[in-house]
Amino acid sequence: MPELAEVEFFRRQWDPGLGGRVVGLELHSTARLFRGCDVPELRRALTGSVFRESRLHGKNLLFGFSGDAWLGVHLGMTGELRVDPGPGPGGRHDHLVLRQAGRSLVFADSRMFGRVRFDHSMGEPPLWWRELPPAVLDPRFSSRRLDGHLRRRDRAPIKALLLDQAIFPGIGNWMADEILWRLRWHPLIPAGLLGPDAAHVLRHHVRWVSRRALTTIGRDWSDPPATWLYRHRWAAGTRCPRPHCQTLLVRATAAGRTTCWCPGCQPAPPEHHGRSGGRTVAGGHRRQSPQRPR
DNA sequence: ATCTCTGTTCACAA
DNA sequence: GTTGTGAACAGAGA
Repeated sequence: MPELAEVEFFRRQWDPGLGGRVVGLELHSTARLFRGCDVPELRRALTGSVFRESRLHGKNLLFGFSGDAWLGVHLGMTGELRVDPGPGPGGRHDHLVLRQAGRSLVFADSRMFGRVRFDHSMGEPPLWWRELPPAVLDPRFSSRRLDGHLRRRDRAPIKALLLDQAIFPGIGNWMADEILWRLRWHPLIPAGLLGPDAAHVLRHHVRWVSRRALTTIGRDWSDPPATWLYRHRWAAGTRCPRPHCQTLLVRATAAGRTTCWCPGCQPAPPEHHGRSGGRTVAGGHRRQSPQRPR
């Protein structure tokens, strides 16, 4: 599930544990979630420590504990954080459980595309956290910087750029589609064809959608208004929510992900005529069923 | 049974 | 060397 706002929602789920001591923990150390993580060290450092703080950056979470211990969490595709009263029953996919007096802080992830990290780092977050690119709501997320990325990646479809966490930390599949729909940009337009004003308006919509998603989904998992593409993108046969448009929404694979857009508001990019002659416009694309040799 | 999925990473092609 | 694409990862739900 989680993109920026959903990850923020999950961050807050552990808030009841702030200031509390970790009296024990349970984990499935062999799970894929812990790849590259020093599990014995994590266990030693967190047992008996006090949960001090939590931070959000894009889709990354960082939890700080006494003793300069830092727990990094990425929720992948299906990760969730929750609090159980008492020791809790424990679900099949609970891979990390921090026990406190009267509650359990749980990280569950069925598909295990998520990730746990552990670091010791005195006084400040670990290096990998400090080296993350500017968050989309950070002032350093500037049009100028964005313009550089658009130029460098001028052949890539704009949707692929929006999914790049090194440029747009926290933007995921539905947020990318929401932003493109508001900009009236087709998802497959090459970044280099967007025009001189592109970085400026792109920055504006990225920040607007991020901010509003954080105050709805991020606060209490409530839906954004019905004026958002978000409310219409999942079901088949739904129409563009823009007033006076009502065009049937299209779904197809773009940049490797299921993409939803309005063919009325988001006109297809000019046909590419390279030597391949292949169609680059996905207007009526159909998924090819791959022929597998047996 | 078959297909889908709000993410990331790796191998490989251009 | 750089950039773009698609498969793989693993499980649940329709």
